Amino acid sequence: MKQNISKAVIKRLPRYYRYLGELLDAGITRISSEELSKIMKVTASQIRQDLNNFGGFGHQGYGYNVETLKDEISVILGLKSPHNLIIVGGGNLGRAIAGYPKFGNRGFIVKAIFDNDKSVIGSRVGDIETYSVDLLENIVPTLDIDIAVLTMPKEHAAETAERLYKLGIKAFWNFAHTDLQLPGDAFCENVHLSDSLMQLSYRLKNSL
Amino acid sequence: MKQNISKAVIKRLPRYYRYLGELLDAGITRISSEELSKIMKVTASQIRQDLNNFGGFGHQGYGYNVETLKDEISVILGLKSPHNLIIVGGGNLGRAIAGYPKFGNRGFIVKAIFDNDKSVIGSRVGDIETYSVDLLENIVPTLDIDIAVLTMPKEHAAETAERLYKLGIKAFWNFAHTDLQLPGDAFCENVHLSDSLMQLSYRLKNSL
DNA sequence: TAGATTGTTAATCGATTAACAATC
DNA sequence: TAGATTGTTAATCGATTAACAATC
Repeated sequence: MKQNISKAVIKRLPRYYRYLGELLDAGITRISSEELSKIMKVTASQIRQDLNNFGGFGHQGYGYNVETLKDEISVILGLKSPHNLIIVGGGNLGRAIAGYPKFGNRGFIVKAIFDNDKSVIGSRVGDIETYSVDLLENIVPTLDIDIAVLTMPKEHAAETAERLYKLGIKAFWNFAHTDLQLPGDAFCENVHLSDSLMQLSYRLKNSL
Repeated sequence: MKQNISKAVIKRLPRYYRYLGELLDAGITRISSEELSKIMKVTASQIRQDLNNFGGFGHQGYGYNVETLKDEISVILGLKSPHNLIIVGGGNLGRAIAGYPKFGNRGFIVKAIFDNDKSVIGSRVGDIETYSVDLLENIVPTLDIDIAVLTMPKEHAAETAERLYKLGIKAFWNFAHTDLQLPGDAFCENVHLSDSLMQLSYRLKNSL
């Protein structure tokens, strides 16, 4: 397996995973890069190039076994073992994520929600409890947390990320509208919803 | 203004807009591409190239006026006039978006929520009402809607998008976990949350 | 004016696509 | 075997960075 897989390739992997799941559900057991390229509207060349960053999963003259390929991609994406998450920011968005059943199915387990608002502390989403953010240092070390979901207002994001980093959390899923500066061994996936909405606005304006 | 602005450039515009807003709040009135590049961790060259797709907003020997530049970008992004949205899918995510005050401040006005679940029909988020999705054809034409936010389960996304397209909606903000096939004059910005989470999982796995 | 900094052209880098020998 | 399709190298395309003349 090559080093330095480009970010563009990683970004496409979940999409392959999704389409392969749909093919599998539809009872399709094998597929060529050519057929898949038509369904996914990318080039067959790109599919083969992307996959061969990780190994030769195909068979000449046959194509790819759908189930095997999906499984290989799930290994690559680290979906084989579960991940424990906490959500910091118990507002609407945080609670929406906490209550999203699909994540649980894929092995992303929300262990706790934290907030600083007394009106939500103590409430639950399903069986996930909401704690005071003051208790981060007490509770997080007991939960074996991999990933912190940041859904608090941007003003608190940097400080909270730093506290969580000190508790050993290296992976941040950041919904706060700010770019975090993290130490070199930590990393962050940003979901800036308003950036996405503005891109849509741009396209709307320029489509007339 | 050039034609065919690349998608990579458009994607960066909201980030420029955000940083310029922060600079303005901090009382900074002018900035050079060099200074901005240090703050944003991109190259000065890229900033100048990006902006010059839309016009010469800078002044030699001076740099850029922060307020003017922010304003120009808001024009480019189409943020000067308000946009009316509907949300189809009144679950946690849809209600989180409906209740997010920042969008309203930027001129994105949620006019109505639609759902097919009787237990949420009739409820409100702030003063936004939730209607039966059966009433789309009756209500949407009365609201001058620009953008439809799709937060329903993926099974209903394609059919709903088609109904909305027939009602004249061309812009879709899609949170459903599927890729929509839309007519050529319609377009869609996807927010696939689980794709983003899987990328984080990949990085976690490969960071050890 | 002299210094600073843009706008823009040219050079480089990286990602995508095409082509085809290898091989199932 | 013959046909199909991969894995991989080479060619192309597009995006980023560097350089510098123009000019405020």
